[in-house]
Amino acid sequence: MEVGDLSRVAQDYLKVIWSASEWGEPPITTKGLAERFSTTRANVSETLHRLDDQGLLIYRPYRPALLTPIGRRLAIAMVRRHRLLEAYLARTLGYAWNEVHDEAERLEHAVSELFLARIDEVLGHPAIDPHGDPIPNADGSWPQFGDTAELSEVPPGSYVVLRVSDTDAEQLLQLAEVGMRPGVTVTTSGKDGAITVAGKAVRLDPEQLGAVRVLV
Amino acid sequence: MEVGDLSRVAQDYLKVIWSASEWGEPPITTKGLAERFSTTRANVSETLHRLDDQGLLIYRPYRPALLTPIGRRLAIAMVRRHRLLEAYLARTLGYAWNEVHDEAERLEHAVSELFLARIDEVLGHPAIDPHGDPIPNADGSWPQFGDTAELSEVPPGSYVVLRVSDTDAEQLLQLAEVGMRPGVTVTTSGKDGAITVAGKAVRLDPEQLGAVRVLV
DNA sequence: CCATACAGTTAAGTTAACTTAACTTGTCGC
DNA sequence: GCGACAAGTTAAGTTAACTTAACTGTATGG
Repeated sequence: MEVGDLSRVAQDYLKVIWSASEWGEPPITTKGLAERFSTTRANVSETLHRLDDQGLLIYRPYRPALLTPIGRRLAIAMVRRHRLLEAYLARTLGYAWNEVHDEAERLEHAVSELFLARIDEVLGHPAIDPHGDPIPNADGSWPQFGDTAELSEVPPGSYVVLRVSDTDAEQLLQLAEVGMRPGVTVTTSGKDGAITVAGKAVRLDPEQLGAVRVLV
Repeated sequence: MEVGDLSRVAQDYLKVIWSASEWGEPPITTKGLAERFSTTRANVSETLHRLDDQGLLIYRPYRPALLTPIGRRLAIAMVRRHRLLEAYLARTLGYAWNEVHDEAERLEHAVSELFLARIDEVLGHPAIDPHGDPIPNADGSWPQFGDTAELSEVPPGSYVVLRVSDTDAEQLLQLAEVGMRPGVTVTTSGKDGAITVAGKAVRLDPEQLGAVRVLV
């Protein structure tokens, strides 16, 4: 089974369910999926039943959905598509850091494996996307990095930003405006969200701090 | 109304119905659409009713479908998408002449207007795609060329190839193999499909000759 | 001018995906 | 330990898109 055999909706669900737990968070809820896809909880519930029937995940009412090995493999293939496309859009078509996500969400359902192979080659097999998220290899394996932690839970000190979450476009734009992007150095004071980003003093709320992962 | 508001199926129908008459051929039939989309005549019939209801075309049973002004505008927007994408794939991603069509058919439903604007700029606002088909401008107007005719209906002599039809992938590959592509010079003898392409003698059947348009 | 072949249509049924409405479950504060 | 409320589910209905089966129009050759 390949991602091309899945419906657009199935592709979206697998990617989002997998991504929700990428950094150790608890499994995404029915409500969370409904918000993510701007639909009703009822619709999510029914769709999860269908995906269970298709063997992509295990879903028992009132339990969180759990990806099967097949579901996980396909989810990671979707994540690879998304992140490779983000990298391509930023590098070759001049997309701004906060514009790549939406376009990648459109293209990830459409491009062929040939297209992916070509852009992977043009980019020189990149290991991370513009937000710092690792790009899985074609065989599902992962590039290796040091350990990371959320900026919200790290002791005061200086850190190198590795990753900025791209799930909330609004938030991403705010973070981009204060210069927060992979590679910059930030210093946390521990006091109330006051930090310096590339030398400039800024203040971030806890949610914004949680969207930034740094090397520890 | 924009192309993004249409279903994928509606986008396909408008593009194909419009394209069928691009070079003066009669309107495409129900059967023709069914073959083009690998579906049943029944399905085509029902879909045409739906598109009529949506005001995209006029459809009366046993009459050919006729695009409304709105339908035509959207059809041309889809043609622009398709051909711009073909040009982009060939020029920047090393797609072979006969590979671009299939990938463009996937992408044309997915890319945003921003994406189109960017690739149009990268390509320097091209007037033709890799098969020699004209690319409509964003406002629906057309680049100007000299008159063309099918190679099958032209008197013996030498001509410059302007366009090679891409609707049949198999045929396109055959024509590519004998060196038939936009820009080359061909000489017809009038005898039985015997012609020279860029100096080399080859023989083409009438259907193949009909797929090639030359400057007259 | 009419029988017939085939193009075209209608009808009925299916599936994925969605909605709204009504119901159930689970958990948290007291 | 229980009541209330949020989360979750089920049910019923809708729509686009598809299929198969059966029927209808139409154009053409004899």
